[in-house]
Amino acid sequence: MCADSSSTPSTFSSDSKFSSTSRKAASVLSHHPERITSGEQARQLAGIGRKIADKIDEFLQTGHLRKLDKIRASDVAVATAELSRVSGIGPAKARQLIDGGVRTLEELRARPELLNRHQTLGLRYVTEFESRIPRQEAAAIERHVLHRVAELDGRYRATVCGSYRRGAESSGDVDLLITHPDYTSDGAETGRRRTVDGAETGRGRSAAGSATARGSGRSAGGRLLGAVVDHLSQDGFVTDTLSQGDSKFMGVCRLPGAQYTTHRRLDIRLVPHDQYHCAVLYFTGSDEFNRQMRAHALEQGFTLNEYGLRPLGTTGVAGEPVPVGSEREVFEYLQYPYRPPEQRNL
DNA sequence: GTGACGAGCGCATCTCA
DNA sequence: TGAGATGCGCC
DNA sequence: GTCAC
Repeated sequence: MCADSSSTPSTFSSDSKFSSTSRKAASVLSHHPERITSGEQARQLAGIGRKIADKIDEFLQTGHLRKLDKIRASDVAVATAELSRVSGIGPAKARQLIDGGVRTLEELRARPELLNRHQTLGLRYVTEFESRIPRQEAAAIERHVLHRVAELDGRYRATVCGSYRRGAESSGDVDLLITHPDYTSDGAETGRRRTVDGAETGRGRSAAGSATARGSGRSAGGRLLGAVVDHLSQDGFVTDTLSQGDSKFMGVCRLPGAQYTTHRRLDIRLVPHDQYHCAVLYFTGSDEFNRQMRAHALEQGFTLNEYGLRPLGTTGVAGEPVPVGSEREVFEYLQYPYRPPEQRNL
């Protein structure tokens, strides 16, 4: 994992228990319906222990936290936060840069040789990526993309998910899900696509990349996704690629027309046809809505994830995925009152 | 006091045999 | 050169 | 760090 988080007492170590525990505590607190007036009160909540409760009391009494002040004052933390604005730079790369004497974006621009492709683009577009996408522009992107995909092959199905689908007035990026009847999870004919369910696989790394990289050819998924990306690049809409494999493209786009001056983050995922509705549900979110719906699924004896809805046997082992013909059907199977995307902002 | 736990996956890139 | 490890982004 | 044991 993190090379040596022990040697240098880092303020942010991404994988420490501290971060996830704090995240859990923060999540619990932020979802608590009532105002917290004492550490003792917060202590009653799941995930809040003595230390966090003490900090709540300190903040309530003094209006700030000594430890937080210290962290904010630390140069390394400031530099890490600054460098992490760049997409593709995380805690490890930031530390490496700081160790090499680079602490600001200005200094980073002077050392382009230190960055890989993703990071180079992240630096180029750092300000543009930080600006929100107004709903009107996201809608224009949606129209453009759906039109272009349809003219490429009318059998594609595509949906813009994320906060845009939930009706948000602005979005951070555009998340497009696409599917095609020729691409299914059983991988018949298309060649090697294991039936993914994400439940019992650990951190399984497959050799997905090698099939694409080799000259011989792309998988069915690679071709279907590649065709869409190529088509969207033809007219200049897709301007850059951060990464692209057989099933996921991450890149940059900008609509034609003088009124659109800002480059936007665009993700395109190719999803197996039989998993499409569960994927759309999942990628529409919100995070909290997904958690609640999954919890409800468990109570109903199902397991729900982006790959499908599966019944749980008496032993707790997941069975075969239930065929799902629409997002609404997932709700119905679970006897969960249907909520349109605009009402999933939890 | 001790051990389990924290999401998990796709892609790019590094590391090492 | 290829398998595995690591870093990163992301509901 | 927090929780269940």
